[in-house]
Amino acid sequence: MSPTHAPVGAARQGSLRELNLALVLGRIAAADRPPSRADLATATGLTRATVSAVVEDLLAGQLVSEAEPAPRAGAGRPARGLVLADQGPAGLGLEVNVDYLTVCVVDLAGQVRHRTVHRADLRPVAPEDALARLVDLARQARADAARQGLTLAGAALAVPGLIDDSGQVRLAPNLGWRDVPVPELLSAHPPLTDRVPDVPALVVDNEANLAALGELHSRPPGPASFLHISGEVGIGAGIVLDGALFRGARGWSGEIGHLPVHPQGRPCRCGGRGCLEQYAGQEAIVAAAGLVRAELPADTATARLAELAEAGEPAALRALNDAGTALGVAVAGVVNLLDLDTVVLGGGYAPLAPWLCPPVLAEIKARVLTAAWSPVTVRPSTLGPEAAAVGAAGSVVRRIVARPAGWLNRAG
Amino acid sequence: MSPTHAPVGAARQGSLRELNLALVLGRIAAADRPPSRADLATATGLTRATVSAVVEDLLAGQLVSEAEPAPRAGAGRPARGLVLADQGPAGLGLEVNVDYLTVCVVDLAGQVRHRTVHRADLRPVAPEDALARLVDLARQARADAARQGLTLAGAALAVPGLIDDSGQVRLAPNLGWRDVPVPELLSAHPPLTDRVPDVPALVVDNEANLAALGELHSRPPGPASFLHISGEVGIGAGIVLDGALFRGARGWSGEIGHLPVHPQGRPCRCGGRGCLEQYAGQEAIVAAAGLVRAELPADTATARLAELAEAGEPAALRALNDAGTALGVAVAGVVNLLDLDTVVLGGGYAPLAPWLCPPVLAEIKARVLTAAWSPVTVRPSTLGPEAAAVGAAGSVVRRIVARPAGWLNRAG
DNA sequence: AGGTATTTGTTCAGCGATTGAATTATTTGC
DNA sequence: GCAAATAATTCAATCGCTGAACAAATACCT
Repeated sequence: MSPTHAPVGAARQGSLRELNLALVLGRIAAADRPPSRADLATATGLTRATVSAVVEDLLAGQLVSEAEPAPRAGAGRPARGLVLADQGPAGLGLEVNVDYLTVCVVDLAGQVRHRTVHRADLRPVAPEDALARLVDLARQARADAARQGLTLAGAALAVPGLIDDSGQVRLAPNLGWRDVPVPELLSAHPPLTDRVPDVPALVVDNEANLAALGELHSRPPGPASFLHISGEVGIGAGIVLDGALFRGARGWSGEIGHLPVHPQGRPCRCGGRGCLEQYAGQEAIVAAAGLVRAELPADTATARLAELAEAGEPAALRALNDAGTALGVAVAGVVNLLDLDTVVLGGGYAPLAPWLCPPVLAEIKARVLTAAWSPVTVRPSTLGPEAAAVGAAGSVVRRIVARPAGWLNRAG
Repeated sequence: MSPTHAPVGAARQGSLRELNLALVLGRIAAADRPPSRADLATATGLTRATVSAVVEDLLAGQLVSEAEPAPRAGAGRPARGLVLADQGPAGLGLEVNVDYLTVCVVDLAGQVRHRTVHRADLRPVAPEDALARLVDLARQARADAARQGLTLAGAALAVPGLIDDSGQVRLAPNLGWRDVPVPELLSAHPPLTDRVPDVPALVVDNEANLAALGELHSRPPGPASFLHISGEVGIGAGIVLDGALFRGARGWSGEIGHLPVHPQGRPCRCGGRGCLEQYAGQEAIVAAAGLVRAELPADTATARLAELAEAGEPAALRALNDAGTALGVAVAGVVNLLDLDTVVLGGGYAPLAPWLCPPVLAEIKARVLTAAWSPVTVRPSTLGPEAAAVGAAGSVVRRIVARPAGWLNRAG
């Protein structure tokens, strides 16, 4: 879990510089062309003198570098464009999932500079062994990052389950984990990242949350508020509000899989009845399509479904349509409640989006009061299956961009 | 609608003072005993010198005043306690509802210093006439406030309907309003409040949202995140996350009344089927209890229901239990999605809470995955029926507390 | 009663960061 | 080759916080 925005504290002299460092760096990160110092001055309202001073700090700290000036028409001294540095701090993203481990490194600009996927069925593997393998991959990633001039400033780990404030995995049903003290187990190994003030060494978070963050920071930038749905065996949602992930009182938000869509319907392992998961979960779709899931590795089930649907197989089409309708009922409720205008289908849903989107949209049209005034977009995720790991790594670098003072003031 | 938190901009010299004014004033507002300057210094991390300077500004601006020192054991110069001023700025709260108009004035400390309720059936009244009556009441309120040394710094109007960014009422079904340009109609009258920088002259917002804000700022302070449900003819929810109202992309969040609880159930006027409103709306409960709503003024229907339930009337008890179950299905979904730990039943639900809470809690227990680890509280609102107007006025003064520089820098 | 310890609040020199104007740097257009 | 234009830097002035010394007001002790 991660703290929210700037913790409000005493504003001292140095706070000014901290704020302006973040302001200027944020502008550089958000710009679609390398801005000059003068551009930044007009954009931020600071004077050019201040911007120069701030940029000098950022350059010295390897957070930005000067790029070739964009050719400009007209007279005048040419501007020197500023871009996020491709050396300096980077984020380490980790993911443990049912049938793979992923490690990746993302730089300040959001580029994936290293990626490893290790395919294996992790269910029979003990948590500490799975984490040990992950540490191995991470160590290689760190070495590769160092070769590229990158320093790992922090790490985030995505797990498909419920994580509490301390980073302990309370329950990851599909992985078979229960009460796994991940930070403790990882601290038995030598540290994976350098110590940077204001950047936690390790954040453990829900896979759906981090995938949503990945989507949020993907290029081109999308809306600041949306619902990202990860349809795997369970169905998780990441809720992004005003450019920030909403985690709920204890970090357990997004349990969309247990929204009731048929209140007196099939019993669910959660104890309720008629939960969405029973109608739009991967197992439910596969079963409805007449496939035998046991015969398929988990990661090919959706691919197979997409093939069948592509071929026009009636059972598959019906199964997807029914799942989409159930999903639409739940999503309509969420949209009514939160007034979101964008829904992203991610994880296992992404490749099935062509068949899921229409029934989802139909339910939204029918059930959302305000849809008449402003339409709701439903689209597949642009990131691949490793969205969660990329989002995890991205969350680290976003934190540095949001609060560069910590990195700049680090020892050394 | 209102802007979100502190708009991130250039941090200039004066920003420091603005931040510290807000920091210190916020501490004074949040303290349960009048703090001394020295208390504030240790609490905020500022030096006593700075706190003194900041407090001097606040005193000069009539935002705080010195109270009798709390008797303290031990040696030392006695402290002078600081409290929010009972003179100075105040907020004007307005509400238009189906069968009444309300106007109230709330001071910085959150005390209601003036309140008028004008009972009348507003449905047959044209919007401009209803607003004209409201302006009349507001003018009296302003005069009364002035007599008490209060200056109205801004106003907020609660309307049971959908309001867009510009303050226009797009649709208020129970009032019969559609596309009513409230700010424009009100600007035809002389201004109701003084002009204060950073405080909008008039905010128009949904009644459920403002009632939730009222609950948020009621004493004693409750949790920072909760769901406030206003059960009137329609069912609206105010979502408070981390001490801030969540309004959604266009300010239309909280339409909980149209969450599906029986997806193939009764058709609803929204076009969907099986919406919560059809099972737990006031009309549905009254009908299920065997009462004829037409014979009852709207504001006595719930009172009558409570009487019958109190007397043990089986039809009333059954109706309330069924409504509570439907409400529980919807609330369980919301709690799963947002991971909230508190649900407040407000509006017409408050007096019925003794009969509604048990079935709501039962559904939550059955359906919320995480309820086993940490229980969810369901309780009635502590505010009376005018919660929305009080919340509206409170939102004005909270804004001044959060951003005192605007008030201090006002002309004059 | 008087002195001392203790806590509160204020005063003031010092300092860091921003400002605004002047200055330097570098290019285009005539 | 020179003027105009735009970019970036330099520097005195100013604003607001800090830290320490100081003044104020009370309780406790003898």
